[in-house]
Amino acid sequence: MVEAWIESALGRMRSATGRSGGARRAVVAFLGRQDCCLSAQEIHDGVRADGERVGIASVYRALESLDELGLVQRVDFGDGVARFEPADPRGDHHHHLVCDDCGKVEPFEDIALEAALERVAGGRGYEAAAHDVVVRGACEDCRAQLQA
Amino acid sequence: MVEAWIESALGRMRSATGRSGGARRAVVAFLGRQDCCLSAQEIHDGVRADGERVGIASVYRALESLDELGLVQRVDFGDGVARFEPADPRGDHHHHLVCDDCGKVEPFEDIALEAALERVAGGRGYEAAAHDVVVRGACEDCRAQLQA
DNA sequence: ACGATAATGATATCCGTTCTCAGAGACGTG
DNA sequence: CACGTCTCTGAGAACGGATATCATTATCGT
Ligand SMILES: [Zn+2]
Ligand SMILES: [Zn+2]
Ligand SMILES: [Zn+2]
Ligand SMILES: [Zn+2]
Repeated sequence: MVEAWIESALGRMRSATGRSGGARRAVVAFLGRQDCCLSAQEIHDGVRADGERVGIASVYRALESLDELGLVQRVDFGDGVARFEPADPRGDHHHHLVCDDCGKVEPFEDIALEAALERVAGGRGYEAAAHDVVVRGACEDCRAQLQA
Repeated sequence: MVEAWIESALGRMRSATGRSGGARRAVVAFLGRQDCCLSAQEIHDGVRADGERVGIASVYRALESLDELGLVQRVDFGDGVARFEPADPRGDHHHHLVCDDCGKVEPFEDIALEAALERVAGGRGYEAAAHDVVVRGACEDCRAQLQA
């Protein structure tokens, strides 16, 4: 299914403009192997670690295109750094718990949360609305460490 | 109750450092009259519209202190601009619906949403965790306009 | 009023992101 | 394969919100 996302992303980007390019391919190939969010900087580093010489501007451009096509999910933790993760076109997604202390990021899914958000959006006339959810606090490990 | 927040904020800021200053007072006085979020720039403009000569740096400093004391809620819509609104120390709060089209911001409250978030955080060991929620989409007005 | 020290404001700096533009690369055609 | 066209690419400049710096001002206990 990693392969499926990569194939789908490459195909849809090509049909969007009729062209393909090395930078896009490199970003897609790297992102397809990730399952949670990374910053543009981290993606740039990862792509270069794969041996590709890609400019940071092209990373941002690729991410922008992928976002417009719904192939990538933009995530914002409020720290001034945008993060990106591959998105399931069917709408399956997760949200994030972030430890204020150690910075650890944990994904989670919750059906009741999704239902509540859908009900709120629909009730206000915002059909098919997107949503961002971030839960912040001290994780179990950090709390245990503080007590010791 | 607007007065109550202003009084409480001024008192707690003073006891935090033993000093009071004009810039802080001006920011608190202005913020106390708001009921939803504004950017630091907008707060700066509002304070100056009140006739106070306050530097933007002092606005950021006041907001930082207020945030640390839990007197202000930081809100992030992912557009690279932090917003701030007065926060109820008892924990009462709302979240936001943002129209992607016209930029309108509507606050909302939802008990089921809060319950779901609390359950998720508790289940993962994140006690007393904070959370950010933003719902984005086209508002009713904008959808109607697009059809016409 | 005085001295110690925190607060203030103008400005410089930082840093993530976007813009610019010349050159390289991809694709259709012959 | 050679050519022309048009997109993509990458280096660096530009941008903008937020933060740091530092000389000056204001506050408060004495
Ligand atoms: Zn994730
Ligand atoms: Zn969701
Ligand atoms: Zn609000
Ligand atoms: Zn809430």
